[in-house]
Amino acid sequence: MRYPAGHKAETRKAILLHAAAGLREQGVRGIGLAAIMRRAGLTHGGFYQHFGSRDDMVAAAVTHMFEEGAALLDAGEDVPAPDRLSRFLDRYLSASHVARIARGCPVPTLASELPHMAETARASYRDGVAALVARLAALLVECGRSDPETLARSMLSELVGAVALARTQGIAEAAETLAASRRHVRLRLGF
Amino acid sequence: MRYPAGHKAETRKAILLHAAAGLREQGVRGIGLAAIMRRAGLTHGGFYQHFGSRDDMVAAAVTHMFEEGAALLDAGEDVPAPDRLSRFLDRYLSASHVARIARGCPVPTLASELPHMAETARASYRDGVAALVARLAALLVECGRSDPETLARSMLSELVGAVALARTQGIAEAAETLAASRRHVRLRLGF
DNA sequence: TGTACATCAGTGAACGCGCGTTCACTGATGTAC
DNA sequence: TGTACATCAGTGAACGCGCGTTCACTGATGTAC
Repeated sequence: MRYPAGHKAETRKAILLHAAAGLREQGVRGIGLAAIMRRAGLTHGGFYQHFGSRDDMVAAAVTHMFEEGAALLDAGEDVPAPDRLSRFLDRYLSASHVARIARGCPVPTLASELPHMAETARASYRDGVAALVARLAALLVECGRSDPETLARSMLSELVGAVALARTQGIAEAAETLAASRRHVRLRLGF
Repeated sequence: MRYPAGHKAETRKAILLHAAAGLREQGVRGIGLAAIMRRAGLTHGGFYQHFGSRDDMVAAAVTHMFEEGAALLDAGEDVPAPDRLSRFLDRYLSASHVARIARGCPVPTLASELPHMAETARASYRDGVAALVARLAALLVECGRSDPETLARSMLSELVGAVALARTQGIAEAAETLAASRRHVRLRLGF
């Protein structure tokens, strides 16, 4: 073959990576296949060698986004649970997370577009959110909380809402939104 | 004239009403001018008698959505503040609000589409959110809270996140998301 | 070793479609005389 | 009172454009003999 073994799999991964960034940056309906392929250094015609349809690629890209996020949350497993949770909250509710939408958590980024997406992508997203809730709840158990799942759901709602809101605001107001949630989430946890 | 006085103004309002519903129901990029005009019982050609562009109409529709919501929050001004707040929270975090997206609060519905919208619509949205924060903070002052604005921002983030998340989930999981936030928002307020 | 053929990831033109926008037209009514 | 014309909200065909998808083709390499 004229391409080394594994070349096609790498190309597919590159498309997926650039799709994950592009879909978050410009919205699921705001970027086309041609633009995504161009980001990956390819032309649009080759797309269907790798995916059955645009919807298939969106679903795979959503799964990829959640996997990236989960890896970040799991990092540093030797650190005590409260410290890991605290670091996660600070990062999630940071101006940097708000600004770097292309690499940020897919939950606030895609939440309000999801009801209009294809069922395959919705399933990827639901699985990702369920796994995220489970991870947060497990961390809260390690922190000694008795109501981990309810608290995890409530906290995730606040995190997601704060980041989504901050992205709609100017820099100064976004900072207030983030600071307010940082403070109140910490209060709730006794941090 | 062949139409009664005020007819044109009424038509404009009808377009705006159906646009406000359609944009929320199908997404800002998910519904076209022709479909909105059809909802209003008109054909698409007449649109530019009423609006300079699609973006102008979206901005006007966003303003309209927030005005509807503000009217709902202000209703029942004779009721004591804690009761009004409590009722607002129950309605906001209800399965009915999650289901009736076309008439619901624009904040969770449009949050993640907003970064991709035209500046006019973004300005309408930012004004609406600022007014909503101010209204909530005023209610919290009436409830005797000392940190009204920070708490209002944090609570709004949680409300918005919970509704946005619930809309991405199945009925059973959405119910858990809503119940978790109802419980924890109440805990925070001492209700 | 050299030649003919097979493979297949990627290319780019072409398709049908729906979009936002434009524009010549319709037709019911008000006004001028 | 009757006729000709002006008004203007709304109609529907047409435009240029970008989209997702299809498909005949390219060209570098591997294989057959």
